[in-house]
Amino acid sequence: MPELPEVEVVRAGLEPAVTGAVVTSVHVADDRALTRHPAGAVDFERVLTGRRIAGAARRGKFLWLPLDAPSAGDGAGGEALIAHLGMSGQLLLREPAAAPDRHERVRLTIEHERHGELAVVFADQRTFGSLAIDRLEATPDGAAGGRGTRLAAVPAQVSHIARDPLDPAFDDRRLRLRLARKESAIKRVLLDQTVLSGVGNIYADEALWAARIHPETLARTLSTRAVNRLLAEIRAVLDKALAEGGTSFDEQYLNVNGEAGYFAHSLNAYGRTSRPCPRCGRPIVRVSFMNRGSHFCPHCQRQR
DNA sequence: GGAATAACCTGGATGC
DNA sequence: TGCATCCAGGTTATTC
Repeated sequence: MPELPEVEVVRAGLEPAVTGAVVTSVHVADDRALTRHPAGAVDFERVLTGRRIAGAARRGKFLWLPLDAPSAGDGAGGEALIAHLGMSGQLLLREPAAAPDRHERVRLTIEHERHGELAVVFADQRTFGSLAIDRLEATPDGAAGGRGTRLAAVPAQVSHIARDPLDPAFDDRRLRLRLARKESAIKRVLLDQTVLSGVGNIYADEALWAARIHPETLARTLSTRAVNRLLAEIRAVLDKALAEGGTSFDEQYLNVNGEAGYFAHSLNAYGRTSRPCPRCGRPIVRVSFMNRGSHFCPHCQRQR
């Protein structure tokens, strides 16, 4: 399931291949991959074809490729190709003549002056992911929009997404203030991308386990020390997962070269139902929470 | 306005 | 073997 580390691995893989490249053709095989682009496939193909890609940026789980203004001078500009991988989306680099990937939804052909011609394939089994062309908006704090860009701008569809905890402009104090006002369970808050971004079900369970916090603890009841510990553990688990190439289950997540990450072997709580807690040896339990599984150690993570 | 919930979607696993 | 059901979960619209 692509969360921050997986999306960052994809971004870093795309960056050298696409920066400076020109989109020479676009083929949309499945309109469902454009749910974030209401103008439809014909418009998507028309707007994107001929544009030069300026880089690869990311905030939380959102990825975008800023586009240079079109040379035709039609007035458009300050746009980006945005991508959200959903649960099973993949962005893959392929040879131009490569056969279509399984669940391939969109294929861009790009021409790079050093790398030559390449295909960028968007494949997605569960079709929760989506691509779109969107305009860039200035960031309210004037800082760079996210990892991989110096521009103080983000796509409009990403503007409501909070910065992620690995972003140098992330405001720890602001997070503490928001948590202090939240009546919801801390896990629900961690999954709210408008509070902090990039954390999904896997890393929420892992960070809460590491910080010894029960997932249903009310956010406002956490002490400053507990919030600081949780934030440190969130950063640690994201950093470690990033270093190990992300978490892959059933090939739902692969990097741009189609390779799996290794962090699934380092999980302490997520997906370890009934197996011993690595800290105390008692069994990890799984409960249904927010229509998804929540894994924790009832001994180490006691509800207060 | 904040919080909670349902719906979207596909394919693998499981049970019968 | 074949069919039905369950499960996985990020985002967003809807409801309370």
